[in-house]
Amino acid sequence: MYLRYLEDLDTRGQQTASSDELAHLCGTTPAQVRKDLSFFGSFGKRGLGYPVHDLTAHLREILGLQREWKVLIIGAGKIGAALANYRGFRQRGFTVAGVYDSDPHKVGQPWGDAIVRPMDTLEADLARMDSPIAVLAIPADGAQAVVDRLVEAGVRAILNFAPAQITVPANVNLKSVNMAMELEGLSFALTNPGYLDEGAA
Amino acid sequence: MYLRYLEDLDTRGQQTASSDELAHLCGTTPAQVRKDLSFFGSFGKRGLGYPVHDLTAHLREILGLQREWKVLIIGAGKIGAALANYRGFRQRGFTVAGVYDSDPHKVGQPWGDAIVRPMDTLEADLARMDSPIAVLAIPADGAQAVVDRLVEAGVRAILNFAPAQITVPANVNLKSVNMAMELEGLSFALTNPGYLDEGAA
DNA sequence: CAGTCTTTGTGAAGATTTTCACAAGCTCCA
DNA sequence: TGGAGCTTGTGAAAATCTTCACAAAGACTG
Repeated sequence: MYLRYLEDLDTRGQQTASSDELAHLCGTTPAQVRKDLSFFGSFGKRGLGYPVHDLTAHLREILGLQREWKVLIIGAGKIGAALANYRGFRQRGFTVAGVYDSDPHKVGQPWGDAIVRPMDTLEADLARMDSPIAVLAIPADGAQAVVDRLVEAGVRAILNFAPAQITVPANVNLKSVNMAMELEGLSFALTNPGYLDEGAA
Repeated sequence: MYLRYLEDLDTRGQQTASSDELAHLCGTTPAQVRKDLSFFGSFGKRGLGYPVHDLTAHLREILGLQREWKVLIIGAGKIGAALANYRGFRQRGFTVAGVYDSDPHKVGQPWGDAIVRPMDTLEADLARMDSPIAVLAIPADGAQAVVDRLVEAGVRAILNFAPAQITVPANVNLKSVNMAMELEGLSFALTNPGYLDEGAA
């Protein structure tokens, strides 16, 4: 989050930013900003604030964003399409290295730069790739089975959009985005205005 | 999350579930499950566990899911399409009440059940709706402006897919899903295997 | 160059969350 | 009915996270 705002400030040519300013932007407190950043090192200059450009570079490095990451999209449906089209992707160093689908009608069709590949070739393709990230954009049914295949084939990071609860071994990183759950959170917030929501920013 | 698993168990006909079982399913601890659930009331039976069906109903009520929620999708692009198509939506009581786009070429086109409406009619349409939830599926550029219009028109819950940092007043509930940020989280996890990731389930 | 102003980095205090541990309660079986 | 076997609900302890508050350090001014 800090990176996001720092990039903004950087493109606007701002040289430094105080913890106060960052806190205000991110909807947190100055102390929190300083604690967070100090965890990774001492980046700021007392009396001045944090050097925007340098700190941006630092955070990019910490996040491992100097390199390019290959992303495999599993599922050539609407969600897959939305993801593949997403500009912010390539812009931020994530390259769509392949789109897969089990539907024979979709296999072979062009898809942006890529061509939809059959699921059969998944393992062979993965064997040639260096720590790719898989994005799951398939229905809930077969999701766990596909994840198992991916893990078996060596994938260590998965972003899951399937509305299913997926389990992975401890050495695999899984993030799930569940739209229905997000909406249910909003439903709760609307129904119970008492329990104040987590940060209004 | 508990609701999700309880529904599963319910459809499988399971009568009761212990905190131990729920914890295992959800990747947390039995104590955590009990504390969480006890916050809303005393649902379990000692010696037996929690009554799956009843607890499901309770949680639905707590989350405000007895009623139907109207969802407005702003942006008839790929993401909007993916969302509108999403089965889990209607299944869970969220009805897409309208799709909006500012592009004159898209306005008027059929879109699933609905027809794409022009942004101009947003305020008038909203005036006739009871606490709708807005889903933002537009580019980052105009996102904040659209949010301001929604808030001004009385919307109190927004799910944002635009890769922009949005600000809303404290009485409005905003949830943001930022794909790039999720991927960056995975990048960090892959780059720094040391900092163990939040829960492997 | 001394004095004032600003802002970081960080121990310590405070607040919150999670875990522990166990009494109380329910079921089941003989 | 009574005792054995589970499992909840919950205070108390432990761990974690956030805020406070201030010394240290750089910048700016006259």
